[in-house]
Amino acid sequence: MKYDFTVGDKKWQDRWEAEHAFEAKDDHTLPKFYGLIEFPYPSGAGLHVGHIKAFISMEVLSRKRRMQGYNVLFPIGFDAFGLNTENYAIKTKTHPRIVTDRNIANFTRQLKSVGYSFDWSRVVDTTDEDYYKWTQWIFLKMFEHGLVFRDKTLVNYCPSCKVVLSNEDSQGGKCDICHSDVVQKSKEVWYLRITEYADKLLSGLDLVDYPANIKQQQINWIGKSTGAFVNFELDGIEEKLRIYTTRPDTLFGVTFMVIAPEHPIIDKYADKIANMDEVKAYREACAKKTEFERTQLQKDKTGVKIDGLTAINPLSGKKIPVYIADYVMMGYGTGAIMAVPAHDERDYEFAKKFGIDIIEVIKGGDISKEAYTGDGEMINSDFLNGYDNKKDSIARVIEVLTERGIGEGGVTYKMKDWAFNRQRYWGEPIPIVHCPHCGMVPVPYDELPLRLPEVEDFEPGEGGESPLAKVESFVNCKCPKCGGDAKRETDTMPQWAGSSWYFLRYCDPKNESAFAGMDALKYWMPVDWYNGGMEHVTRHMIYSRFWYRFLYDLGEVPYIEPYMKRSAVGLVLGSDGQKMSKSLGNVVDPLDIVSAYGADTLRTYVCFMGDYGVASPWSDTGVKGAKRFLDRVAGLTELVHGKGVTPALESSFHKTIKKVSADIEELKFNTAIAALMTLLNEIYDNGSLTRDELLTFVKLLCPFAPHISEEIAETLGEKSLLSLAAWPEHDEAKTVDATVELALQVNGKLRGTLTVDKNASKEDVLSLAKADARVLSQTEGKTIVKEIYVPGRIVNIVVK
RNA sequence: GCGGGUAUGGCGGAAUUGGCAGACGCGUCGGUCUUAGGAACCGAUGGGAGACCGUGCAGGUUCGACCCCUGUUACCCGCACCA
Repeated sequence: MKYDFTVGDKKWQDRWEAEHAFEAKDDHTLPKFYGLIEFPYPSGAGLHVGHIKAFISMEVLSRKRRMQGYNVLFPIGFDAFGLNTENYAIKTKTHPRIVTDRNIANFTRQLKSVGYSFDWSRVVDTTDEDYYKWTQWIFLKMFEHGLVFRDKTLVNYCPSCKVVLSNEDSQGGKCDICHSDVVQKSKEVWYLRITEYADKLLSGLDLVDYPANIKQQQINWIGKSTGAFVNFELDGIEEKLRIYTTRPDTLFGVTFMVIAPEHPIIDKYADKIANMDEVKAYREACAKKTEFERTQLQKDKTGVKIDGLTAINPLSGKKIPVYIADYVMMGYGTGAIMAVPAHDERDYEFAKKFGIDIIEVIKGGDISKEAYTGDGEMINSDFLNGYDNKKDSIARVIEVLTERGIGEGGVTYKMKDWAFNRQRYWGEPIPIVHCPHCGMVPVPYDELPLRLPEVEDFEPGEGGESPLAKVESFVNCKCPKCGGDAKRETDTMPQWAGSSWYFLRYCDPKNESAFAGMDALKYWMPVDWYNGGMEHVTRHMIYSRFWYRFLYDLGEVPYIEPYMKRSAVGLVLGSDGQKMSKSLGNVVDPLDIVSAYGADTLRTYVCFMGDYGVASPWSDTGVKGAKRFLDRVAGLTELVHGKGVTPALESSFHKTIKKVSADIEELKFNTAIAALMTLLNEIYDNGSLTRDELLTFVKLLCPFAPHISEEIAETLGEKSLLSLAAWPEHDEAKTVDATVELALQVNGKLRGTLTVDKNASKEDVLSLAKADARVLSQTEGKTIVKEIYVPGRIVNIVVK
């Protein structure tokens, strides 16, 4: 048989759709499997080959699970709000709704042409008002529970996109969307209090099966540290200077204090500061730098001593100077530190530069040369002298600090609260009304969704305000609380909002009275397996775990963590080994492969190209190899004779069933396909196989290459869909060969092989081995000192 | 700087986790069939005439090391003056 993909692919795709083959069933008594892929952003560029690889793992697994009798939820949706669509809409003067609909239609057509077994009856579109109604609903619940607040701070602002970015969206000082330089701007913006969930997000990691590196990355991102808060008295000032330290044991070694340039205490006590001009100048110089630039210049410490502020060491009573320096960040801890130059490299460098005292409090280093950050015996530390630092002195200090009311133990996090806003059109409107009498008032739940108004002009305002601000009919409203004139919030939510809960909507996508019904949630949640890119490990995953955990605390979802298992997909690189990019001209369009070779070839090649979790380069000739393999599979139809079992192939079939089944579970698709290739070669060597064997073969192939597998099954007389047929089971006893080939070694060097009965005794094997000519030639005239026999593997004769 | 990872033929990658290194595929070479082949099929393919040598490099443990240990180099990915 020859398979014509130009006809067959469509034929089977149509039939799957007509028979609703891949739609999840409402029968909640069946064993379930919920496989999730990161839903795509429907860009105008269409499907990328990276999407193909990203989706193929859960595709293969879901197809196998269905054949194993599971009720499978393998959904697809579109994360369609976002700046790219909006910028395109502005450029082409087309409404983003139209652009989005067009792109989704295109993605849908393309995804279907690859034969993905998504449940198309549950498609979720984050820009659909029936969806974002619930995004707004969850936001209001957070507002209600004090997790939403507004704050005026320095924000990362992209002058090109005219939008405020979160820290996550502006890493390296570049805008995540357009890659222009981010500037610092003072603005009042919305925040979600994600830091309140820091500990829950940390402890939740113990309950889930993520790879160690992913867990580690999330742990680092949250960045919990334990230490102490200490309040330093300021000479002649009522207020105390509060600092955070992880090393309260070194308190007696404090010789100066440093505060961040933005620290509020400067303005508050400006009249006490003698050199205010100098301090101001320094502060302005720092403000001009972005946080990125500040960290880049970490080599050289700069700072200014504040004349007029003197701190008092709460334990020793010594007076110590206070500096302002940009190596201390306002955003971490309290924005102020106690400096212990003897035992901190940064403080040491600063102290050397400014000629400040260095007091050693831990023995073990040479502080005349460098800071000593190791452990040792405490010295020069009054009641701590003689203690081992860290071990018990930290606990002792915290005890004393607490007793005397000068401080207490505490924790801090690197993670900051989530800047939750965009001043753009194409996002979920934040459902809050600003009332001159009542303040911030939430839009009542029964008025959701708060729809995006129709506007003519999607351009953001010059002051960086949202296009919604120009729509008077939207802005002007009545306060839901007092009925007086009020103004609507005009910011929209960031793109991460819609993707923070989409996996819940899939469970019950048409529900009108809740984001999803509890029955459906109890059955489908948690997600059994979530596959996606490493770039989403610290943003999307942490955000969505936060939203989910919040809903759990409200009793709205049934399990404590949303994703039971997570795995990562590796990039598809260009054939030159570099990241695919238009400028390098190494981009592969998956639809070109589909039209030239068929969907099965694309799918099989992507599975076969390498380790799924690792980046691997594209190879055009490799694609042809996949095509050749599938053509050879089709050729098997010519070799079919009779039914039942071919004795010469039986063991190979059982081994292959075992291997393919196990490899799919570990996403080792390359070796699964290699095993099918090996079996194929054996069948060709054998010259024939039975109908039943070919059926088994195409069942194993079906998750990878479903169209051709269905077609072959049909030629064998199968009437129902192969995609829903029972997955083959192997018989362990039949995977064991009657004879085994052992490696023959002398002194660990390979000298040949030996074929023996699988049940042969140790004595028999050893005597056979010692009698072997190739062994004899090495052992002759020497003394055998050791004989090693590992059944099924190796014989090693050690001689002297 | 800190944390995590990787290193195997001409290429992508295998190796039951300490037991025949290079499965499978690509490429290459030779052949068959062809007017032709950049199609298909068959055969060979780590290096070396050979004894032997080969998993980034140098050691170590072991009967036996791609795998474990020590040191080292290169590259990749996170985080980065985090107090």
